[in-house]
Amino acid sequence: MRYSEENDQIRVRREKIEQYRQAGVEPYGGPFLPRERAATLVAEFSAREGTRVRVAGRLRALRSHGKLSFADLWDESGKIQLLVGEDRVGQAAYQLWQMLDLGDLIGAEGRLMKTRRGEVSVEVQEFRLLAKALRPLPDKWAGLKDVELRYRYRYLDLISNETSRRTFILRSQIVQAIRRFFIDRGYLEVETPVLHPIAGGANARPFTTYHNALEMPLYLRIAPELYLKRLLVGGFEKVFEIGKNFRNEGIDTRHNPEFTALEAYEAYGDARSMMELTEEMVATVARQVLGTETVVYQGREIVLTPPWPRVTMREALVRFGGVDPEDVQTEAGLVRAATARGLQLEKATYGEKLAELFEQLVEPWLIQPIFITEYPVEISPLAKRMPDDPRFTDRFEPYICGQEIGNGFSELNDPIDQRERFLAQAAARQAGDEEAHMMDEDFLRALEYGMPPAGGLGIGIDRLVMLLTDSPSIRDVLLFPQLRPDER
RNA sequence: GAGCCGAUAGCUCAGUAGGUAGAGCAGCGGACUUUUAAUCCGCGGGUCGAGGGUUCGAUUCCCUCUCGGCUCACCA
Repeated sequence: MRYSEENDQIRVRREKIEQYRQAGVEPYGGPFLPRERAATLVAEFSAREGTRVRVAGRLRALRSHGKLSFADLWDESGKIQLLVGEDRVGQAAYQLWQMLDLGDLIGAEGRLMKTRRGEVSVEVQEFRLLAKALRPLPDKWAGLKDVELRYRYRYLDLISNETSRRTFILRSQIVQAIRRFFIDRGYLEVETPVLHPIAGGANARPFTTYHNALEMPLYLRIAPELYLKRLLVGGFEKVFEIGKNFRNEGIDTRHNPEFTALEAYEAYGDARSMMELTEEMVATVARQVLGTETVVYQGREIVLTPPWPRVTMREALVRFGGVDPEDVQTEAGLVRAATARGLQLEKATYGEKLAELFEQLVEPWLIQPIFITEYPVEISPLAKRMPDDPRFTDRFEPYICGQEIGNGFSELNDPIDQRERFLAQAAARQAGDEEAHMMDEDFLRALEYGMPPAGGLGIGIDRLVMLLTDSPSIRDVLLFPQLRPDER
């Protein structure tokens, strides 16, 4: 798996470094500015033909014909061919040229021309070694297929696999489009702490760390929610944050211990205004980045165009799970429905059982975008209750391809109810639920000054990127996914 | 955390019914002034993931471990 430290190819390249230095050539030279992009020169050939151009990049292919050589030079934009002749650069320089290896980074200057076969090329007059590559690159044509190597040595993946390169370029464009979407709507982008004295805002186990000077333990945030809502108290009316959350949980195709989340809050809004924002945002981002609101994910066509249907969790159980409308209203009914399907409900209360049955029976069917609404209060400790039924909260989760891609609700701004919710969470914690929320007196104090009614939204950026780039694993959209160190 | 699958040259892979392994590309030497995965001739390169066991002999069979993938459980 690991490159051996001493193989023949590395040895030869090390020796060449010495030879270059003896010839007065610095093998790690530079700078090399100004320079032009390969793809631009190819695209603008007719206007640039015959002019002197400078390019820099990595040698990916060499075709030597004795005293004339061709090479493919790749930069971020793409490829351009170099034509290097002994008669054009001189004997001494040509000898140095012949010492170059695949993977070396070089700069070249010369006349832009077309070869007999019609390939746009730089007829090199001067070239400079900018960085000698000691290790051989993955095979140009077979590429780098081993997924472990692709994750562990992402730079090689980016060199070798165009689809990987494209995914991460798209990811950048997606995040940029999201940012623009919110800023265009008058949202203020903010940054709140990652180091939390109390880890709040989500049900999750945190990572712990320690601050030496303060002599106190700190948590890496599991969500920015409680800080963002303090900003609503402070008078900012529309805020959003894009940043990393950290959850001390398992790793699989949909989870990485650190992941990127978007959270947005709108004062005087509610769950409905946030649902509209969500569907509009996702469709807009897709349109701007991919040029379409219809995407294909793992062979299935997904139409992101708003509006997305809104179905309560109970309705969804009836409609998608085939559960009797009477049964979804009571705990006994839920148990009956589960038993009839050979399922067992392990949770304690009506609300928890409802969510449990929903996950088992309904989630896999939610392929096209849909909002599931009215979540049980037990599992929604920061959401406002439905005015007509205190068992439920005015909360929603957008589902696409059977996956939750986010979470939003009318924010609970009643400090007395919020304190009771925290107390219930504290009791669950006491009973051994390590993911239950911690009591946050400082946050309650903020609510006691008055927080405007508000809608809040959280979106898992990585999962959205997976959807928009047709990536089956979260690791495909993380440049450096979490791996165990390679001790082999 | 559990189950299943995988790890052979720098890369991509084949193979050994147990007798220490091959190909293509890459590399090295040579020929070659318009190639496009250039071509032609020749040549090296592997502790077959690690450790232990069985065996005259293990890359191959057995056990343990490491790393990775997938599925499940938990979660976004």
